[in-house]
Amino acid sequence: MFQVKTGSKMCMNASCGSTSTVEWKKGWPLRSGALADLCFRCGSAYETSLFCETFHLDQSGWRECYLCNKRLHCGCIASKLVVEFMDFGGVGCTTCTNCHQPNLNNRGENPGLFSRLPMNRQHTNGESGMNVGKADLFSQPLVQGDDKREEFMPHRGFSNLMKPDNATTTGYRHDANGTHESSSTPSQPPSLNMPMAALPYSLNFATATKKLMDAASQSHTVQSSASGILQTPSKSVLGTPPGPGTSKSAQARIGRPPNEGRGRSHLLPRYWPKYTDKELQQISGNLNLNIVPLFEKTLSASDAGRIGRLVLPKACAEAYFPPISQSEGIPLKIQDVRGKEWTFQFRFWPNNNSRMYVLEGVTPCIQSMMLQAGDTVTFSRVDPGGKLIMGFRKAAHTGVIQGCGLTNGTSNEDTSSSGVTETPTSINASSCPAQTPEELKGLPEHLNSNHGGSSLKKSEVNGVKDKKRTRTVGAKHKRMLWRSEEAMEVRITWEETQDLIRPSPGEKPTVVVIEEHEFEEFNEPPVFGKRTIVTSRPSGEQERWGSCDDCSKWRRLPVEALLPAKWTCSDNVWDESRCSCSAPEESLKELENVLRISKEYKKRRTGASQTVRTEEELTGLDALASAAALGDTLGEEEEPATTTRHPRHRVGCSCIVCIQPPSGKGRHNSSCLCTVCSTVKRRFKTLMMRRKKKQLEREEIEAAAAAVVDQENKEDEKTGRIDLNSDPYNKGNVEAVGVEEKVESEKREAGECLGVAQADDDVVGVTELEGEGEKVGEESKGSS
DNA sequence: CCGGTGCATGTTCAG
DNA sequence: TGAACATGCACCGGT
Repeated sequence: MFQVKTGSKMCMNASCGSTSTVEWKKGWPLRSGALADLCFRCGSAYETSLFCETFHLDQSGWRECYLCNKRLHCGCIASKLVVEFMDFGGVGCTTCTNCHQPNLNNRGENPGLFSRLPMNRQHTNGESGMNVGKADLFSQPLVQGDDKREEFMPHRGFSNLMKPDNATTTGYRHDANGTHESSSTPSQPPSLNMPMAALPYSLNFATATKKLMDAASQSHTVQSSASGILQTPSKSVLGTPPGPGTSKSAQARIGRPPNEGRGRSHLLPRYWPKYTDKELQQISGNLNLNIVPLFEKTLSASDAGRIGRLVLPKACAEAYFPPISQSEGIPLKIQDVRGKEWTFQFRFWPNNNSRMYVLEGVTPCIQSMMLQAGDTVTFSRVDPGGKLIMGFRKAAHTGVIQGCGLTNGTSNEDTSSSGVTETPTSINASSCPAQTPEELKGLPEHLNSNHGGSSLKKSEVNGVKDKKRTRTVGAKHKRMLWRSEEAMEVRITWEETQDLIRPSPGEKPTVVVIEEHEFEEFNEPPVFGKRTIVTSRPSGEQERWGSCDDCSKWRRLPVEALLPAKWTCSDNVWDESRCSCSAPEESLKELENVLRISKEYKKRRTGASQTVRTEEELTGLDALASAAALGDTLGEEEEPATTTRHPRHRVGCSCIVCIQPPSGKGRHNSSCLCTVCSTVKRRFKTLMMRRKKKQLEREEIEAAAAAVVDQENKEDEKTGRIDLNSDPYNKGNVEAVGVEEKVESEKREAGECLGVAQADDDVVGVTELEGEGEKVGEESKGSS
């Protein structure tokens, strides 16, 4: 029944990739008696020139149903010129690939038979072929009266290679799980008043039939005009679920049930692709191609996580992606919005007698789109060609939509420009201040509230209560938080590293702009610079120190100096008196701090404290993070040391806290009267006074409590004690103010004496130090 | 030991 | 109540 051709044909099934070495077999029984070529490997039918005649099409575009011989036409002008029906193998009653409208008369009696849309089929130019999964070749539902069935069956003769995966489940393309009905009980061909069978990929026909019937029973009147698919469905069309179609303006993001695909109305509204009318107009206007929105999915934490698995809605996967019979699935090529083609593994897992479909290996793609949980990926198809396009829409905080191969986002104000698109979430976001993605990344809570709100709004729009999504996003916070922390560490390390990298000597950069970011390109690989140490003098002035590679002496450098990896005293162009190794080192006193910092740095770097993050590390990290967030240059390798104690302050801060050595313990003599020491002493004195006062207060309260007879008063007093214990500021505002005033006056005195106008810093320092202490305490509590 | 893979289980939602 | 889906987790192979 078939002949083998070893030919030079290329299998156009994107997932097959077989080229000239593949053997082609005549195997697909066509009405004319000719056999289409089948890829020996994947079973895809090669599109032959016989195709048109095989279909018995007349040149007007009319065709006859393979089974009932009724004439069918979708009404599309183009389809009169070229054969553009999505099925092949000799059955009608489907949808025009050009206009995606169903047959005008919906007179098909046998929807779905053999109907599979080749993903990249291009009838008009013949560049692509049929994309028919082998399972489908053998498991198409047997329809009553289909006398071609026997003609079809011999394809089993491909035996080992073309053997159906589940021979026992003839009529069913999937597994033997039994979850899908077998077509061994032939379905009575439904007559549905909706587009059917134009199933790009599909179908478990029997299941589809059932669901289509279900859908039909929902009295969905589907728009079947000859207008393009991108035309907005009438409100009434979408009216079934309260939401998408009923939303307000043409600007609103409307969820549209895909105009094709198995039981499109059966897909949950949350998966309906949502575009504004203007977006759709823009898409259709900007491209000569037909963009067919298929479905979309909001990324869950696991979708966006590092596992790289994107869970696909079952119905969507089965409706729009190639059928797979093996759990391993098939590689599936999808183009992203930038035109880059990705290959994902489209596969499934058996799950509770069902299947769970996933796209594997999506992490690079997700990352390249900078997507995170809560964002939405959209799947569309380009026709003709059937190429799958993966777009995305950021969650409310960005409101950017991209997809369909272009930046098709349209502002809700300005639809002519790409940009922020009005989304249900962005509508909702009006109550939320605009936040950059960076902010949100770093602040999961924001995302929480934001997204929580957004999902609610979206749910409203969809008419679906989507608590699950909200919960999911909430649940992922831990993970996201953790990841952001991790990312922060990575970033810091990276930035530190960046700062150590120096251009190769003599190299001049070529500046290139990539995505609005300027990059310096060098022909020679970078070299690592020399680590230096930055210190602050009591006056607040900063200086950098570097050690000579020859004599190891430390030399004072300008703070902006960047040393090459190999640096010696002779390279010290900043200090002529110390540009030789024979020159003496700086005074021991000044070097002491440098050496100590260097030592501490090494200690940290060697991971001596890796097991437990000490306060210093935490604050150091915080300082870096803070600095990074504030846009500080992070290159000061030792800046964490100089500001370690006081992360909120920036480099150069001369407040009492920042100018202290990181250890916090003085190297100053106890009799020292410098600013630091005097302030520390003063603060200590104040602290002791406050403590004493609190103690007195507590005693008074206890005494009073004992004296009070009334039980209620007693309890009140108890509460008071508890409050005082837990938050000494809570009740003692008056006292605290008093203390503060006292401190202020003392400071004024000190400032006058010392001539240092740092009272403000001091106040901040005191406050923040205490705050810091609490914070560290909390953190350590949390970590424990 | 770590990361990937495959499956199991818990939760949510729709019929 | 069952299907769908999100995610946890055990197992396994590679380093």
